[in-house]
Amino acid sequence: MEYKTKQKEIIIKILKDNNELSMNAKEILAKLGSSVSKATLYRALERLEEENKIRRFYNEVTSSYEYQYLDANDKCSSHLHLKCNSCGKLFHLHCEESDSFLSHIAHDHSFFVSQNETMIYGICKSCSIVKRG
Amino acid sequence: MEYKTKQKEIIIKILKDNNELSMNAKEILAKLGSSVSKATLYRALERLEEENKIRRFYNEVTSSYEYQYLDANDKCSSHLHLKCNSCGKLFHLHCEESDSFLSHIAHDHSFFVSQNETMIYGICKSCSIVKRG
DNA sequence: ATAATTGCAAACACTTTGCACCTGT
DNA sequence: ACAGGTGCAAAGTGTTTGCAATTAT
Repeated sequence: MEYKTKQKEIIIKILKDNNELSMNAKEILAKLGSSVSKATLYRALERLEEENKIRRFYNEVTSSYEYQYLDANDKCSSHLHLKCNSCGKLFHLHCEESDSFLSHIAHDHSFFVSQNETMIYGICKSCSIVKRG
Repeated sequence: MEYKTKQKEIIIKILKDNNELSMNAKEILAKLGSSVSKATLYRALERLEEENKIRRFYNEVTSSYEYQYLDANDKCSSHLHLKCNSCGKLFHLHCEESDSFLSHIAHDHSFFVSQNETMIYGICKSCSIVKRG
């Protein structure tokens, strides 16, 4: 049976409050201050991933795993996500075009995409504006 | 100026010969036998990536970087790739649907996908058949 | 001759783990 | 009481680096 502890509550709150972001352990730790240790954080994240409350993926830009809060209501497991390489923001892609693209890959290329394991990298609108000046 | 050494030649040959695969350093090292050291391999891979002869991406399944030979004729930088989570095979996606999906993301979501940094994970045809029995 | 490359071992960064102590039920 | 959780420090993993020796030009 799982115990409810204040460490776990703080961790899930931070992830929830920042669900438009995805953060690596260091960043989460910074937000945690000294209330939770590194070991506990990693163990909690592992657990949360097993419970499908968060998703872990490796970000090559930061050379670390990042953790994304999965909103159950938003059905994050069944759509693709866009991750901005510049600001780190995460965008949820629910649209017909995405669905039809994936069925095209399934039908015509016989490849079955795992949306949960795929992350589309690039540059978001505001970052592209900043870059242009 | 860059010197031509037998170590580099062996490394690029192995990558070329296995271009339908992507391998991590350990796997490449295994194929190299004792002819090239780990340090030299990593340095060569870094260099080859700068020269756009190979592409590096992190594979979460093996928790390591994998290296993909980029066929210059195939213009790998300008199309998406599909990576099978089961057999590790890599598929090149050149099709209209991919292009129109990416322009949809650019126009309607104002997000500019970096094809070079994105990998689409899933299960390929033959692996899905095996799985079903 | 000399600039580039190599191999070794040590250093690194991030993540995971063993263990004694603490906390929730 | 005791199963589960925590924090520390140590270990683990893949990757990178400093340096002296070696090789290509």
